[in-house]
Amino acid sequence: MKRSISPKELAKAIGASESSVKRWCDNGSIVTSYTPGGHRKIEVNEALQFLRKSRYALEVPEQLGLPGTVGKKEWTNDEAVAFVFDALARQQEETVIALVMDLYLSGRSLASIFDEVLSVAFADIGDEWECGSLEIHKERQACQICRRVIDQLRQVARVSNARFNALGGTLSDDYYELPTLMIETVLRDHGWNAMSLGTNLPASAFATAVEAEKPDLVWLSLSHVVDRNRTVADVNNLWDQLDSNVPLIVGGRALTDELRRDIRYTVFCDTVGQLEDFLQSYQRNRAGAETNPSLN
Amino acid sequence: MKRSISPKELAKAIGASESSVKRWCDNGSIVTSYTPGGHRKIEVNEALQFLRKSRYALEVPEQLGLPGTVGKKEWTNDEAVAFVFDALARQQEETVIALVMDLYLSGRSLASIFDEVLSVAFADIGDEWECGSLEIHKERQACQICRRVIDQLRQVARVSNARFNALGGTLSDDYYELPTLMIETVLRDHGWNAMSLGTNLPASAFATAVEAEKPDLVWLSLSHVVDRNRTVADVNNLWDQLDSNVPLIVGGRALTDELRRDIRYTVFCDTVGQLEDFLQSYQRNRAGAETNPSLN
DNA sequence: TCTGTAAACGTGCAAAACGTCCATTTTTAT
DNA sequence: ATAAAAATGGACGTTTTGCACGTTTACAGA
Repeated sequence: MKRSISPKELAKAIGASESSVKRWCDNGSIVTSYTPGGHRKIEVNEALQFLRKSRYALEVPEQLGLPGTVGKKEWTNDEAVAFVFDALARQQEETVIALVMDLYLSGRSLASIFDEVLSVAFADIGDEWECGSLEIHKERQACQICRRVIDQLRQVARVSNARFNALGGTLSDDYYELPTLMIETVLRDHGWNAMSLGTNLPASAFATAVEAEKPDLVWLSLSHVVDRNRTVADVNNLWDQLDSNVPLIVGGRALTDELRRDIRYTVFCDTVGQLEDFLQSYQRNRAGAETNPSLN
Repeated sequence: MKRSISPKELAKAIGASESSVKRWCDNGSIVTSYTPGGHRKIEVNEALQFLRKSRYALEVPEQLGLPGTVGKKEWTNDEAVAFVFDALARQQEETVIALVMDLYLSGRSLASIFDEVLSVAFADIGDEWECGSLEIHKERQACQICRRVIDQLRQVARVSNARFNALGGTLSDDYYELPTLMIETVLRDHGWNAMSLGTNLPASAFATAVEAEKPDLVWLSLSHVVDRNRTVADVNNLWDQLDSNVPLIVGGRALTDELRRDIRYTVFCDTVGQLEDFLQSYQRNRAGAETNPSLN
């Protein structure tokens, strides 16, 4: 994927005139950088951000290095889920990426794409496998594809001036990587410098990581719990280790009500949408606290 | 940290042409010093000053102000490994990608990049962890970065008209994903429609996958063997299941000589370079067989 | 010290981007 | 429905940029 483009190229990509693109650059609608000679350079990410806000569609996605089918259709959730399910089942990675980009460029939040489309379609794949109508290797291939789709969004949605650090992952014996990748991506989209430590990470590793990196936020994704007591102990030890102003976010389908009662955490998230809600209120509070320190 | 850079290096860092940078040096936009022979030397400080004035986006920030010299004409393996190791240890993903892309664009094969640079640097990270001088979470983060680097190469190296299918992965209890991803990427680079099934895949899943997809090639990456007897049985069962003209490629650091004696396979690969050699001879033979079917 | 190679130099030129102005279309408000 | 306001797209003379190419400098190994 190209890194930056000229106004003319973006104009061609979205079917607008060069004049308009230049005007949008000048009035701040498109974040632009300049050469010393005054030529505009538009980073592809910024072009996509602009597309999300504007009413324009991506008519020639190839100009930005995206699959040629991006931007051709509007989707309801049900349609999108069915479409992604089908593409996942047939290992059509490009198709999935094109659709997900469609959703992203139409202005949907990453969280809603994850919660309402990608996770649902992937869960449907899992269901089909469990009821025997889909072989396991198809489910695995679908997982690989989802991982790459999330990575693609991670690239596209990155913001530059990350101020706070976050880290997280899954605990021992939990190998489900998609949820933690989604969390990482949403955090980055919200301006955090988030880094997943991956799956199956022993609690001791979390402890040293927190010790060394001093993150401003920690997340734990719990999709599969083998040893209930150990998990409870791990989470609570981590909680004890964290400063009181460092939120510990937990979530995942392994977090039963019963398990929730025994562990300590700052927020529980059933979905990345809830994570997004928390991030918004958290950042509001944090901004307030910073500008009005006396209120503490 | 290097103190000064050449116009070409700055050009690369900001995504402009060398000519333009030289012109900017000459018209005073960039404060420049000169060698006795008249070659321009740009102090990193001055480059940054210039960037502020020009509002030029720094497309490859790592080219300024990091140890080593991205943008130099040619990398020795040792230099590249040291550079990547350092970037991995500091979680500088962009830096790793910049260097790896450099190598790829300079014409090196994916296999040599994997074997001689990325694998070595990552193995060094692992060594540092094992000897206690690097925390485990750093190793995990490095793994995530390597995964994304490989995925990036996978995107760049993809070919359109894949004629043959390949699938592979790791067996149960083996969670090392990087080797199988590298194999997948190299296969795709050689025109195969290769799809990794991921890690920790039960042998039965391989069996059904082979049954359903009828691949033209199968690979197994063995980095970690828990149950030796089961592994031997798994590999041999897979071998028995495959048609005689479907190669079974095995490799990985868990494949001891002693283990190799007990399993059946078409080729053993210590490195992806060997895989590449095999692919070349295989494709030659296959082409010969197809144009001269009577020779079968 | 000599020599070969890779990198940097300068120059010239064609293509691309700039700014500006204005006619036309679309949206908003009365 | 109509007029005012705002946004769009094209035209055009000027400036900037990127590339090609032959020459010169830097550097490393004999």
